[in-house]
Amino acid sequence: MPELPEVETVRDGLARHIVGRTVADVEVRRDYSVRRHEGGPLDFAGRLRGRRLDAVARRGKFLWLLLDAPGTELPDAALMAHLGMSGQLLVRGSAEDAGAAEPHPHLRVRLWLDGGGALDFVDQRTFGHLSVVELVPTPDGAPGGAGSPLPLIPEPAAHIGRDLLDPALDRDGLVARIRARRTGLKRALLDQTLASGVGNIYADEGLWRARLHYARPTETLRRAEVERALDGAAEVMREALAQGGTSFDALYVNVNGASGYFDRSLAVYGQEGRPCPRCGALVRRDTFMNRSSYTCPRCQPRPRNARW
DNA sequence: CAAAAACCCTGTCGGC
DNA sequence: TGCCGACAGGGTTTTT
Repeated sequence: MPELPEVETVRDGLARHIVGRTVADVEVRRDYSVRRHEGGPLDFAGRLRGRRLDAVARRGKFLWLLLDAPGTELPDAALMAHLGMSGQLLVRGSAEDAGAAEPHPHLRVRLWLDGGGALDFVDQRTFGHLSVVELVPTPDGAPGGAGSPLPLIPEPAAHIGRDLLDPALDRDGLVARIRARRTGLKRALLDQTLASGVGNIYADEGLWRARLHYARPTETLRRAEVERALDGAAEVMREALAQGGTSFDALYVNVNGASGYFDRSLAVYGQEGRPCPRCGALVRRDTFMNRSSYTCPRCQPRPRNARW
């Protein structure tokens, strides 16, 4: 379940391992994994063949690789990736390494690289996707995201907000926008157009740290409470990042195939029935719309005016 | 326009 | 053994 820290771990790994490499050939093994790409899988492959991968950038959970654009000053296109729930980008050092005889059963797209080796997109549940997209300028003129040398962002990701770890994030503006909403606090945290990168895991952990219930109506929150929720989520994500990302079921592995281990530090997420590390009350799980929310009933009392 | 619900997709697991 | 529903869940599309 890659959220911001996991995607950043992948970004960093790719930046160190494949920047400067050129795409020799593209193998789309599952058409569905190439989405949001006008022209379909064949066009996708055509736009990548012969291109050099010049930088790896990220905003929230969106990841993109800048493609060189011979004859022009600036890149105008990128290979964009969203890992969804189970997507992985794995660097293969050689054909043998890639399992030439029997590739991974969930290998969806393979980019063969000049000089040997490949970049594999493996995705069991196929919520993730790849596409080659146009780059557009950022409205504020700041870099598009982590690892981005340029004030450009992929067009399909232009609508999402900067993430909580982005130095160019307008924190005061974000707090104001959240308080102007009429919804539940967790819904606002998960709304990628406000701020990106927070998923179900870090929302629950951040709210626990902030001692706030997920169903607190946003319009009744004090500024300081919204700040606390944002700080909580940002803090957990920074810690997860320092440890290489969260992993629950070995679906998620980083660029080299190593699992993260931050899950051992989770206070409430997935901890139903276990004691709250702070007060000992038993963690409860609520479901809403096919999604789980974990809270400590004592540290995070449900408000009377719960929203959603 | 905002908010909420529906839908996409595959694999695992527990209950019967 | 095998069938079925629940669950994992972010983003896009559709509905309210």
